[in-house]
Amino acid sequence: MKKADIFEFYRRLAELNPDPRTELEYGNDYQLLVAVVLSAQATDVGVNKATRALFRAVKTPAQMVALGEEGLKEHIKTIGLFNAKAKNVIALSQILERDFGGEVPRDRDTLTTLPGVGRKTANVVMNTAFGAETFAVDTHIFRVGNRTGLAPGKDVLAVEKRLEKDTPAPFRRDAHHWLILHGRYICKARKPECWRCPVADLCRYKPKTPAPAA
DNA sequence: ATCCCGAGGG
DNA sequence: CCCTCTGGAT
Repeated sequence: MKKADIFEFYRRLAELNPDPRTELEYGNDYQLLVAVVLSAQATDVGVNKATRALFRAVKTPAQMVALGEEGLKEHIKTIGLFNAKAKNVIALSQILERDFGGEVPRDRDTLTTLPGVGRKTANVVMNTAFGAETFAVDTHIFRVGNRTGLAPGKDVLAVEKRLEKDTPAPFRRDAHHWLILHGRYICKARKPECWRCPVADLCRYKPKTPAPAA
C-alpha cells in the first residue's frame, strides 16, 4: 500500500477510536501476562469470563503457585488448550517468583524465555503493559495486513517487519490495537463487513461484500 | 507440519 | 456440521 494511503488508513481508525485499549480484563502486569497466555486461540470474551473469578483470588505469582495446576484448571476449563495453558502458567509463575522477585520482566527477550510465552505474547505485554511500540501479529493482524494490503507477508514475522518499517510515527504506539479491533469487528475472517468499513476505498480486497438487504 | 482444545457463531 | 478465536512447543 502507498505511503499516503497507509497514513490515511490509520488516521481514520484513530479518528473512530482515539484511545484504543485491550479488551482483556486485568488488574496488574502479572495478571495481564497470564490473560495473554490464556488468550491463545481463544476469544477475549471467553478469557475474561474465566479470569473474573480467578483474578479475584490470584493477584501474584506466589498466589498462583499456591493455587496449583489442578486448581487453575478448574478456573480455565472453559478455555481451549487449557491443559497446556495451566501447566505453562504454573511453571511461568514459579520462575517469576524464583528468578524475578515476582515481577514481570520488561524486555521481550527475557519474556520469551518463559514457558508459554512466544514472540507474539511478549510483544503484546511490551506494548500493553509497558507502552513499547511493538506489533504483535496475531490471527487478526495477519489477516488484515494481507487482505487489505496494508502489511502483506507470507508469515507473521514478515508482517511484523513490514509494520515496523511502514507504520508512521504518530500511530506506532496504538496501531496494534486498532488493527485487532478492526479485524475483530469489521474485517472479520468469514464475512468481512466491507459495507461499513471506514477504509474500504484504500483496501485491495476485491470481493467487497454487499450490504445485507434491509 | 502437527498437536494442544472449549465456546460461540453460521 | 464447519470455522474461528490476540499461539506455543515439539
